[in-house]
Amino acid sequence: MLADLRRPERTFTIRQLCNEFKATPRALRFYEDKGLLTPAREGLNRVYSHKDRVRLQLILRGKRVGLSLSEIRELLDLYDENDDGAAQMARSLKKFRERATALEQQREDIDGALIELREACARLERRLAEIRPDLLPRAADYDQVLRARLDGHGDAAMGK
Amino acid sequence: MLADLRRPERTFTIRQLCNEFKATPRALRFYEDKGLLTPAREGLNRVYSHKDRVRLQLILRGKRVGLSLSEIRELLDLYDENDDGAAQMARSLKKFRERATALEQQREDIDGALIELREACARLERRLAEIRPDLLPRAADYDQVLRARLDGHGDAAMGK
DNA sequence: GTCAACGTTTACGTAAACGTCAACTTGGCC
DNA sequence: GGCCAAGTTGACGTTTACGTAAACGTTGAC
Repeated sequence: MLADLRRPERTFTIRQLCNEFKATPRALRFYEDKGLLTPAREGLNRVYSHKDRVRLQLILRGKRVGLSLSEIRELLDLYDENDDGAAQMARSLKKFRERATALEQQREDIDGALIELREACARLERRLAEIRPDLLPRAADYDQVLRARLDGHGDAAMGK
Repeated sequence: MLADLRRPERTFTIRQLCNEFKATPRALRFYEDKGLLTPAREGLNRVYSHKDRVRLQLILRGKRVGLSLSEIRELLDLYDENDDGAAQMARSLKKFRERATALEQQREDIDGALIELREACARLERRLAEIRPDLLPRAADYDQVLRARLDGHGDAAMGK
């Protein structure tokens, strides 16, 4: 089976790739419309080659890390231009690093928002405890999650 | 001047607030359209009170953190309500906690993306080092970007 | 022979957060 | 009385990444 997937002459239907990567036909056609994929045709039907499959993998990876489709297409275009591939790799590396710094900034912003939200929650909890303790929603497990994050620098466990 | 800004009876034109917070009139009217701001009127012209200014600050802070306008409006509505009864406070608290868990999920997604990005970067760096070490982007540029962010944008997002 | 299940194209819908006209009114200044 | 600057209200345009029909063609099963 795996050997089958690797066989270069193997081709794929749109549905096969959709199933494999949990995408929709509409999405693949959209990527084609945007110039990110250019599958062959058998009559009207699209026929995806092994290379197309790799490109789709790259597209989805780019999406997972937050690149726009146009950014992804730029990278893929460079990949096509140079047989060398070194220039494209350098460009990709730069893009990836930029994206990483952007994501780190986003995470800092989120952390700031979480701090403020926790302060607000704490204020409300104190006042509620004074005035109407019976209305206080249970907070035990919630606080545990918070504390785990603050201490352990909660790591790994990729988001599926 | 600062004393002037703090004087509760002080009012502001749309242009003044736009200049102060680097926003556009279109944006403020849009926020009003969405129910986030409700300035008074002097004839046709909008007149922003001290409270409106505070609300605008909260709006922009929420935006910097990546909240949508509708989410911001919910928070503002809750801020307004929570002076009242204990029931309102309990509802606010619940909303805040929901918001916090959503933000934590976002952060996990970002962490996952960062892991994948760093793996991709590492692969590219290794291959590039083998093939064309001269094309390897120096970490210096990257660090400069980081430093620029830390200095220039020392933006205690949630100062409160 | 016909139904279901896939495939195709074309094309409009969506949501967010405004930008960008257009067409007007208002106030101040000279 | 003429004009500019700044305000106002619509209303349509933009971008991203598809979803959602509509209307049609092809193939295999029964």
